[in-house]
Amino acid sequence: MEKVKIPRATAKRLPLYYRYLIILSESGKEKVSSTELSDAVQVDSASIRRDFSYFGALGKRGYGYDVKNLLGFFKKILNQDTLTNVALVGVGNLGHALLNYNFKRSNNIRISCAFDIDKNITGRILSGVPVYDMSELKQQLSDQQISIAVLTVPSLHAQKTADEMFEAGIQGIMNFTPIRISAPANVRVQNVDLATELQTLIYFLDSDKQDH
Amino acid sequence: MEKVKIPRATAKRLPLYYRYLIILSESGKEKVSSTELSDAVQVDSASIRRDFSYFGALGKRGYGYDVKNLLGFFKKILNQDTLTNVALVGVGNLGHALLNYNFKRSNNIRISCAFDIDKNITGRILSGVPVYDMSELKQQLSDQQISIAVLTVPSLHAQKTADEMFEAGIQGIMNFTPIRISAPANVRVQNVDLATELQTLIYFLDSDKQDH
DNA sequence: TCATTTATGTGCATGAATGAACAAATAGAA
DNA sequence: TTCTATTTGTTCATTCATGCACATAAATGA
Repeated sequence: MEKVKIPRATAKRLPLYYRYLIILSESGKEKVSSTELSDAVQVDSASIRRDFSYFGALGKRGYGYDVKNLLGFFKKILNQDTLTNVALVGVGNLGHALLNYNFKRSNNIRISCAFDIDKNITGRILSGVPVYDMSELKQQLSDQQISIAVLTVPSLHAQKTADEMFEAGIQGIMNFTPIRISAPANVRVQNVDLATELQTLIYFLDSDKQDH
Repeated sequence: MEKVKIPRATAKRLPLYYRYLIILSESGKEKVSSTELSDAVQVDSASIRRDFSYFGALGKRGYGYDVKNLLGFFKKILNQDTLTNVALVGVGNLGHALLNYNFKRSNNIRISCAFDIDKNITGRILSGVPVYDMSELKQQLSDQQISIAVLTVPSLHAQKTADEMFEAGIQGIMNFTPIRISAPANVRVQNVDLATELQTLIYFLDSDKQDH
């Protein structure tokens, strides 16, 4: 499926639209307007229309968007018609929770293998997912054709582990450690920094308070 | 401590700076330049300097920034000199993992109480944190003077639960559910959407591939 | 003391993202 | 068929964020 060059901000919103389209579709709705969608996803309606328009004229004036059409379209755009397997590196508290997290329902993603160095965990199957020793990383990623991994190891091992992952051919990392890992130019790293997010929330709350 | 009006983007980076300053301080470093910091946090050095300059001239030309000074300054700016207690609503897989997550070490944050509706969990202490029934929400938040909560309930209960939280006086929510909850104007909601982040990463990887 | 190096603080140009506003087109009612 | 209400697709102005580039100032060494 050929893809259009779209702004980063738009790309980030696509999965959000997709999820709400599923909800609409399941509740039997046939059409939806950008205003309705705007209420649900909390994005300005003009932005929604522009986002959609990057892919061509998907709607009808005076009517709105056909839910089924739109859903089918986004399914292809987001590669939701095929299952994407990802790896999990580091089966601690957070890693364990992610193993149980259902990425499959509204996104077609599955954690299909996990890695750790703790001999008490490796060689077993946790929440339906086999846990391998780190030494098997390269082999397994190659066998299962996995190019994306979730990184949930302790901060201290973050960079070292990431280097092993690059070596094993990983193309994208969702980094849950608070360390900003340095990566080769061709690898994409998405940082999810829980403590920082919470800290930022606190900061904004305090400054809200002082505005009055 | 009176605060300066600073851009949103800067505010989001402050906790990141703070964390690296701690690391630098612990490793015994006395001074740091914006260029050095830039390598570590992966933010342009000019941006770092501008971020710092919102708070006045904190550095010395030809020298850099004094780590101890800077650290002390940010500690106050970010309210890190006092412990911030937050609540956790929904003790499922993810909630449980967050209970074990150490927000205290580099950020001075602690989950001091949790809430759920499952009678098998409520009334017990998990990972050192007491778990109450949802009916006790208002009372406990008031008793413990908590205004911030982490929301990790199933999607289906997200809005309903959030409404209860507003009723109980919550001011800020870190929302881990994929639902965009609607909230009163005076409440801040920070969305952390794991599946969407992963989906976005996959999208960008695919489009990277097609660029060549 | 003086020259050189280092590194800050900021002006400026560029680019991205947003949301208001509106013309064009369609739906649906009369 | 005709008219009105609706809703898209897009233009435009504005705001926000970024990073280059450089004047300014301090530190260091000769």
